[in-house]
Amino acid sequence: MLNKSALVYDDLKQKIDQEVYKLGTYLPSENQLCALYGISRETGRKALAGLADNGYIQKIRGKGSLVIEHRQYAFPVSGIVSYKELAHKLNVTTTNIVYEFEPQASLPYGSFASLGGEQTTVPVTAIKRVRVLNGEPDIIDKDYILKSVVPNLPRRAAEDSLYAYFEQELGLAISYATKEITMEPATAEDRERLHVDDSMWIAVVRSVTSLEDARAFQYTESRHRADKFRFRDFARRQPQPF
Amino acid sequence: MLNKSALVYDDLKQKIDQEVYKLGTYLPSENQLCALYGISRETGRKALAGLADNGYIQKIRGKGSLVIEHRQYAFPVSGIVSYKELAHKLNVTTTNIVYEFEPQASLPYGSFASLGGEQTTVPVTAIKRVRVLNGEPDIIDKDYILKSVVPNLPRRAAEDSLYAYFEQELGLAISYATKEITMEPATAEDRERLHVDDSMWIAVVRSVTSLEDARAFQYTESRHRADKFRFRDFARRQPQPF
DNA sequence: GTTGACAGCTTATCTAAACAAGTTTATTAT
DNA sequence: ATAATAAACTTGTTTAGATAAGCTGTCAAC
Repeated sequence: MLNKSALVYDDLKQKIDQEVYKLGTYLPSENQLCALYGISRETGRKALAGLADNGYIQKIRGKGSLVIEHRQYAFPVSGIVSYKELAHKLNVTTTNIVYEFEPQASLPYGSFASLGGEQTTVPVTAIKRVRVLNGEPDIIDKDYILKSVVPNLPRRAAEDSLYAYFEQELGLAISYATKEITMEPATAEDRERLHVDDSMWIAVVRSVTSLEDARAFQYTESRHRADKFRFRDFARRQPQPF
Repeated sequence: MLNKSALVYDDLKQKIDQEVYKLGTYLPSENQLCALYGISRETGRKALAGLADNGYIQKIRGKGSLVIEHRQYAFPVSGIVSYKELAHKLNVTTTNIVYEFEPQASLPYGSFASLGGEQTTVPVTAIKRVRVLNGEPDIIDKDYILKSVVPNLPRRAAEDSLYAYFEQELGLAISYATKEITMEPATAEDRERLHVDDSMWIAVVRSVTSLEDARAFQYTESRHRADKFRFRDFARRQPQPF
């Protein structure tokens, strides 16, 4: 069960998505939210802060919480959202082909904590998958999952959804990820699996995912056909010190 | 002048960067922060929430605020940070060549508010610049600034820093931006200005920047040589409803 | 008509306090 | 020695209240 501010957040978000609160209009004032939901002002403010963080509203002092244009995250890179969740959200038919599954692989430790120096390796389960969107192979996903966290990863978890398996079956609490996007020329593996020629570039998303207790447990390399790649983001400006 | 929680945030961030609080160690507890800074617990918690949002710490219930690896934002795409701020932060020598400056241009209104339909245009100041890093032209920036917000934009502002001009000279409060990254083949203009051949792809970052009162006022198209492009991000997982 | 002061709304910040829940350490009972 | 218990820490959530500051309309004075 979620807490009150999260419940209010979800309710307001849903009402914004369903245009109960339309673009360009103001949400009920903070005092009205207190009355509406039977909560204190600070609880409501936390819900509003979340909406502002995620680009749903802009808070304007003296006026209220203005509903602004919220761009749906585009497929398939965004925050930490699993492929299956996104496919569901965007109503796209997808397939998921596991073409390599190695339960006894190893990876340099530096991939997880780039502290350099130590050249030791860690045991991982290695998975390679091709994501097929509307009949076309668009993405190669290479996942390496620490065996110290997930000792026996069943192949069916890779064929369905890794995140669902981690969270729902193992009860792991996935918390945050660092991510880097670069562009690289296509490799032989890219050309074979994504059916492109060597003039195509590849958008490479490398990420390290961590749990609630800050243990990094998954390293992912996601390789996208450049012509199908799209990334959307919402960012707020931080006050600059100097 | 900033508020108390922002001051505490800045102080803690600085101490993390300077390794007063080292990676893998815990910050002082919330109660200790109250005593250290003479603040209430909620005020300290706001500072900590900011650090957690930006990937400096991971809060672990029952234990404390753990300092985690914080990846410095890579040049040159990230949150809303101006080119000059980033160059300063990363200690890179850069040049900035304005090769087009048109104070009386116009842009389809849809570029700012993609509500479709209306085919009217809005008057803007149009600027095209090439960013030169270490002697090599790497980025083309095309900026379109609404004349209804900034009527007379001086050319020197484009040659120095648009953001510094907006914020420090005009007193505009820049608040948030939506951003989209795609990959596209190089155009003739790309090839000429960035000195690449037609096998090179271009990372295109299109963004709309808005003020504190939610007025969108700037549309930017930033075109990066694919081989020089790098984007880093930190994201927290949101609880998934379904 | 224009201006200025004001009241009544809004959000922003901060405080103090209470209780819940997870972690660690010390103590106690077996 | 071992195991269960309790105490003392930690963060998480919520409440109620105070003060500050921005926006808007009203109303009186000019």
